[in-house]
Amino acid sequence: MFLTTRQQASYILVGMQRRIAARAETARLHDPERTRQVLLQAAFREVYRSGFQSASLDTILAATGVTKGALYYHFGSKEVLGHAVVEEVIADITREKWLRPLQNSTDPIATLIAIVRGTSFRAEDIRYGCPLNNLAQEMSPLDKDFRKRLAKVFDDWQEGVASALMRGQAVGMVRRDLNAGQAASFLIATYEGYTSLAKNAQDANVLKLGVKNIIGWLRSLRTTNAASN
Amino acid sequence: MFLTTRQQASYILVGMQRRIAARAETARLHDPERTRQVLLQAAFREVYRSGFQSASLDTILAATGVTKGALYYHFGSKEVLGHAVVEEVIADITREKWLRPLQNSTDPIATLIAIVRGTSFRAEDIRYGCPLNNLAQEMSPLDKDFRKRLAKVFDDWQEGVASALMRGQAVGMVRRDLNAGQAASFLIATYEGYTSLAKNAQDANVLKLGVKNIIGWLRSLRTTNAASN
Amino acid sequence: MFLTTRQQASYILVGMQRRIAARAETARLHDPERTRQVLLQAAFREVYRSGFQSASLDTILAATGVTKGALYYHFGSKEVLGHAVVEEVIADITREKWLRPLQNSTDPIATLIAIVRGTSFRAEDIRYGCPLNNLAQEMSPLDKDFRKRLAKVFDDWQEGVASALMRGQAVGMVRRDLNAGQAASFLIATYEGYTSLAKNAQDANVLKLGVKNIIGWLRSLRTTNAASN
Amino acid sequence: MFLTTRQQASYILVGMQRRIAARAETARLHDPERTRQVLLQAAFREVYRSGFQSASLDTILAATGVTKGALYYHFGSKEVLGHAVVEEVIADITREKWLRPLQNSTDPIATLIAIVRGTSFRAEDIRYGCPLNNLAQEMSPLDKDFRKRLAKVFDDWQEGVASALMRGQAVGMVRRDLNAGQAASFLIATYEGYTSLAKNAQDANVLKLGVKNIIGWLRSLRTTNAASN
DNA sequence: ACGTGCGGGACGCCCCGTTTGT
DNA sequence: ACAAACGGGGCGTCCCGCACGT
Repeated sequence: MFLTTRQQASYILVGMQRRIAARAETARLHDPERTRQVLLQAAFREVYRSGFQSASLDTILAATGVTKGALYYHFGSKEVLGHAVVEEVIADITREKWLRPLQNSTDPIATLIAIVRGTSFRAEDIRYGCPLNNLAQEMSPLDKDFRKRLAKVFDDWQEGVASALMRGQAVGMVRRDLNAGQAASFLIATYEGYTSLAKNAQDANVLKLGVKNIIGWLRSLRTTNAASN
Repeated sequence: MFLTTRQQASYILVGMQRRIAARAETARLHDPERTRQVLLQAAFREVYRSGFQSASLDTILAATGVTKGALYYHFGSKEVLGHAVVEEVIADITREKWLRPLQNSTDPIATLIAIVRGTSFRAEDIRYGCPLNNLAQEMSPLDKDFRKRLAKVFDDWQEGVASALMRGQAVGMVRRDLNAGQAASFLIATYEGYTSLAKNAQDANVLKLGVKNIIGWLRSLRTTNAASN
Repeated sequence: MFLTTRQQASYILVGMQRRIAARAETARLHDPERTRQVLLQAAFREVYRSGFQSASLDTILAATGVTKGALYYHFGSKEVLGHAVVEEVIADITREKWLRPLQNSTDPIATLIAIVRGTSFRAEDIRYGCPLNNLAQEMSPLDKDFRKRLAKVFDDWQEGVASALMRGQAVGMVRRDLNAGQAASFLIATYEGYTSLAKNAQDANVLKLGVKNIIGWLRSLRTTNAASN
Repeated sequence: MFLTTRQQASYILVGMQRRIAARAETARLHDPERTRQVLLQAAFREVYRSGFQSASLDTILAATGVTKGALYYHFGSKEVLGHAVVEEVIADITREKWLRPLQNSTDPIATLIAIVRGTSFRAEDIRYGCPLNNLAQEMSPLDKDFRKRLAKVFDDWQEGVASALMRGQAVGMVRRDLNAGQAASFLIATYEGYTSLAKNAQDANVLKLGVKNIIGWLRSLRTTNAASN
């Protein structure tokens, strides 16, 4: 879902590589904000792959060339680093992929279909699944602070979809006999559910089938006289 | 889903407590099969709560009163213990809650509705979610041996639902214009998706809404002249 | 030195293989003495390769198919097993290779030269060196009971060489201006010294050179009118 | 041999004790090089007494008051620590006792005799033998990295003796009909051989006799008109 | 303010030599 | 003679602070 477009993933990696390279050339000039971002991206990557609890700070450090002291200067603890990953990296991905397109959209159904259709089927994305859901499944039951931040991302997500649908209803493009909130919730649940199944089966076809079903369902939300997509 | 009935969960805990108590009284009589089961149940519980990687063998040992040597005797490593949890405990729960009822069923839709309706809304079950899905999300990308075993549970589950639906089609109770395999897959994805959302939101109402939607969808699979449920 | 002849080493291995094979065929017939011998040989091998402290009882057990209980029935502890290896296996090898030939010898110098010349240069024997010396270097400082048993093997060895030389002196074949005890001691020290150097260099040529030097020295012990060898 | 002078051994121990005491007084100021040296000396001592495989990191830690984190910071593993013991402590001892005196010597035979005569007969040194040889006998067959480092020490040792003898030959103090390399090898083999025998017998007299024999042999290497020593 | 070097301990899992109940 | 259980270490890794430069 967050991995919906390959550009995104590429962007992350390219950006990181560039930063590390830059770092290697320019020695260590004091650029606190950049150090912070480098750490955040590396932390996101490590957490995405290993989960938060099993993520190793040493791995993050080794990937960035930053020292332990610097990490603890910017983030007081592993937990704080994890929170920042949620609030900055993961929330940002969700915004870029879902909320922004929907905000500017005049046809929410078409936009949602486009977003869902843009789901990445890259092997790595299938393998590791959805970073938001991964972290939520792992940490929500264990840490209230994590849960709060993760729940906010989910809520914003659902809220963004729901209000787009409502705007669609207002202009007559979306069926009025629809609880927008419930529909948004269903969309997210099904989307995450198929992502999980595909991850476990390690099979992109599972996700492709899911996407097809979801798109079919999205189409059924249009008013009958609306243009098909 | 596995947490479908509170009886099940209670049974496990009660059983375990009883065994520990018995153990404390009767000193250590050689009962390898019981020792094995005690370890498996405690391991299931610890893995369910903390995830596999963060599960601590020492915690399991402390919870059971079993010694390190005994654990090492029955399970050669943490990984082997984890595999056994999947193959014996988790697979067993799935069988009891889904496959057995479906096998003896003459009305698969009614049975599926009953199963879904039986979903547990206990706070703890909401909090920790589905043990099968938890473990799959955590370990599938990291360990092929885990993935194989978890995929088998998922496959059996899906297969059990699909073949029940097909039997329903054969006797005219289920709509013939239905791909049974895809329907089973959709059911599982949506069920797991809602379970995840509820876990993140820590809110039983999310799951209740999901169950309602799923039941509605299940009803729509009946042939029109079939009795409603 | 003990590894002086390849027959010996082969004998051990062949014997062991045969026993294991026999064991596999005949199921486990109760033959306590054979079980004891099988354990002794496997223990010798494992101790020879890993040292006593690092030798694993489980490895010995796995190599023999014997159970732990049986081992503890025959040998009350790892230490006792080690003692038996010294007293039975290692002492026996020394007797066969050095003492028996010397006892029946009419020309001790010739016999000693033959023994030394028979030194094995097999890669494995170079690699692991002399089992008696290995064990003595490891255990003598740590365990008095080991030391006593190992010292006895060394003493018997030295005594055997010395008394052979004295018999040679009595019949005029060996120079009378020779302290037989000191000569025996020198022989053993130099022999073990070269074996150690070769083991460390992992180079058979080091040992070959040593053997050549030792043989030269042995020849110098003859009375001038004695036949050369 | 490395244990040739009691001063050396005493120095080590005294130095260590002093450091620990100092440490206790002065709290823990960051002095990484000292920490490293403290660990190396304690590791040397523990390995000398117990062998490498049986050496316990916890024992080393307890002896030094250093924590596991500090050890892990300086040495990434037990193996790396062992390698450093060989390359720094043991190689250093060899250099101090054999190579440096020989380098500055104008009369190599006299210097070698002095070195050999300086052999320590302290009970502890007899008991535990030669640290270089101990480690080589234990680890050479098992670990290539150890062997490489140990072989280098042996090679430097032999090379140092051989080139000193050759310089003696050049100035006419040492018999020209002598293969210097073989003579060095013989010296080392015999020296180590007697050290081993003495260790097994736990008897300083064995070593004293060996030293006497070796000195006699060294004298025989002089040219006949050279001054005796 | 920003960053670093060094060190601190608590666990983590595994393996080992032994004993107990049958 | 054996299966089962015992419990003490073994090494490695982890997350985290001090005390100090710049």
